[in-house]
Amino acid sequence: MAMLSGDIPPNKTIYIKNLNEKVKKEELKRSLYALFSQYGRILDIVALKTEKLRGQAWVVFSEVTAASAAVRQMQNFPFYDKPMRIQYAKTKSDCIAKEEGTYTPREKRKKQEEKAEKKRRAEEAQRSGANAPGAQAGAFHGKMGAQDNANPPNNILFIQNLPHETTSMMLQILFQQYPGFREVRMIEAKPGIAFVEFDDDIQASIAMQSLQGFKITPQNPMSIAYAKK
DNA sequence: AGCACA
Repeated sequence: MAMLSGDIPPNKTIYIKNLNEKVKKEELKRSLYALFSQYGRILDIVALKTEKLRGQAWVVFSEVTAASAAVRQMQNFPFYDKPMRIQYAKTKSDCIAKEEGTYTPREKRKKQEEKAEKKRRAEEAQRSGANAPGAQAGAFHGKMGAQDNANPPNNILFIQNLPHETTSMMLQILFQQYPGFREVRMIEAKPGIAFVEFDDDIQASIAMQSLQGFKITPQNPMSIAYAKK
């Protein structure tokens, strides 16, 4: 019996195809990180723009369960106007093999790489965990008391502490997962902030709770408040 | 459609 997703056994790495080929590699990786870090810790994202490999990407999770959730829940998710097609990767990612100590370099590289790898490991240890939506509420405000001077609930959210590379498309991809999403507005002259509009305040508040503290990059937990009316 | 590790 053929399975729907192709008969590929579970893997910590997911293989995504039908990606929009116009998106630049760095933005693509950042958006994939933003979208998939909901499911678990991401160890690596590989995307190449070569003739053979454009339109595809590999997202490496630290746990198979995260990969499974991502395959199921993000199947056909509209990403830069194209539905993502997601499968498990056919082979183990190098970074997983390295973690397991079973990595054997393919022809070409040698000693110089090993040094680079040690550096990687050191960096890897620094990295924080998965984006657990809601779990890091207040990470930016520090104290819960910061809610005191919050604006009353309304249908427009005010987002702060975004990395400067954030695009409105990246935010759309994140926020459009929540019902009632209308649009993202960013201001050229003011990097790091954005407004996200929903149909009503209930829907806005659900998105706020879910994405509060969400990290587009590991260093930038976003801070979400109701906009001033 | 296409399974990589710059």
